[in-house]
Amino acid sequence: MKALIVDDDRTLADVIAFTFKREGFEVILAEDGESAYRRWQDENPDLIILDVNLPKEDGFTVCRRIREQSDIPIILLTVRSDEEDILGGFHLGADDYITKPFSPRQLIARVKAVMRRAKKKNPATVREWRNISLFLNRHELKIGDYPPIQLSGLELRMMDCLLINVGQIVTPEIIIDQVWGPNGGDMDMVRQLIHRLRVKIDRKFPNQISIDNVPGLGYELKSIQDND
Amino acid sequence: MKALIVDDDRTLADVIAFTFKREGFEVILAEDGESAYRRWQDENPDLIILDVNLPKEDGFTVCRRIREQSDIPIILLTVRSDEEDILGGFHLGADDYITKPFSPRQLIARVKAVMRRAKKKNPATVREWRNISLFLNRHELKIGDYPPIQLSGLELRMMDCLLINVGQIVTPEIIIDQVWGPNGGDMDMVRQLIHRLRVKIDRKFPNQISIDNVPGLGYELKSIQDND
DNA sequence: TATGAGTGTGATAATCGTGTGACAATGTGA
DNA sequence: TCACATTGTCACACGATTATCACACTCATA
Repeated sequence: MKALIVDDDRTLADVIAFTFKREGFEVILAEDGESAYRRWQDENPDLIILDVNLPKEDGFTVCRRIREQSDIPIILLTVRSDEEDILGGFHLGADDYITKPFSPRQLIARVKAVMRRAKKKNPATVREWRNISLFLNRHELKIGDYPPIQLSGLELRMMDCLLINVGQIVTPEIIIDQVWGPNGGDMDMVRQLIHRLRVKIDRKFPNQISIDNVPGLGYELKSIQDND
Repeated sequence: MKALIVDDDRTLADVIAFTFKREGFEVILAEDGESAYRRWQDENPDLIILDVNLPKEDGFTVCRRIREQSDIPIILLTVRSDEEDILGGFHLGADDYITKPFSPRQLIARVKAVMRRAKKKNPATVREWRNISLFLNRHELKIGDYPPIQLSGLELRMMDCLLINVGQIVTPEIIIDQVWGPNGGDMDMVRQLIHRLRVKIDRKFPNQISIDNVPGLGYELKSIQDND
């Protein structure tokens, strides 16, 4: 793991570098906006700690320029807690900010949180089809402009399974495999789960979507407007 | 303007005192931790220059004790090698640090910067979201126009954690990591801490914010006005 | 009409996650 | 030392989730 630390206060930069090294990071340093940009291109780090007040080119500009080309996690350091600055920073794509002064614990905690979030960004966290959105990370199903409803773990996976295979008939075998795993689950449970889903969804979203049964084959998710 | 200078190196203290007097400060001197604390209480200075290595009670302890009762700007003097010390100092609430050796010009520059910041009502250590303000240095939580309430160390970090990740669900793992550190903490403690926070907050601020549980996932901080 | 496989639905039990209170251990200041 | 706040540990209740069972219904077919 490589971290690029950008701060013109040499002592503070050293301190941060020390903390990062202790956590097992490889550290690259830069002291102004321009060199920060160059170092980023050359070294391809996994994380950037970026002071806002920098010579030559300020942190916001650097943040924006880098963000235009990469999803790398960026944490801003700022002395001002003016909400505008912080919000501005977020708007420019920063993943988090820390106001000086801060403790090593804080810094590391933020870094970990940001890295964790970044890692989880890759696998899709929301599955969409027509006006249906399934938020996998918060177990929520949202249809149109209706309020989202909470799904349990199994319900979520069932819904996901139906959405992935939308437009085709999903056999009980596939459902069991995707919801319960290789050697768990049962036709009875599938029926129950389907039933609970139907109740939950129809109660909240009357006449929006339906889970149809095809006798002898399996189930299929449909949008009510469907005429096919 | 009164400055309290705490250093057991008499020569250095005199040099600093001279520099401050030239800038129009009234100067008070102390040579060890205990007398520093007493002088602070008696004289009520506007700024403290505090050496870390002191007889009787070290600078960190003095810093923490004073910080518990006041927002007065504190600048720490450390030797360059103690990188841990610097961050530790920040953690204890110091506003800035200077590494020895330093020039009078440096010192004055830092002092001015710190005073400027202090005038902006101590902006460095407040986390805000909507009508919620968390004062990290005094362990206070303030919501809307209600009076602030005191939080313990763990409560503060938990609240901080929830605020940092506001809008997302925070898993117990993240909470444990941020509140207790890498290898401490327990699901039971998380539940307890959440419970204590809820009791404390709901008793003082009925119907303002809530800490919601999402079964199987974690917790999420919400403002009551939320309708999402 | 009777039969039986496939399916929908409700009731119920087992399990798990969570909230809450009580209390012990620990730290801190008087 | 004591009193007090903070923190850790445990036990238990309660509700949500999940598994299991019973039974009714549909519909093709004999």
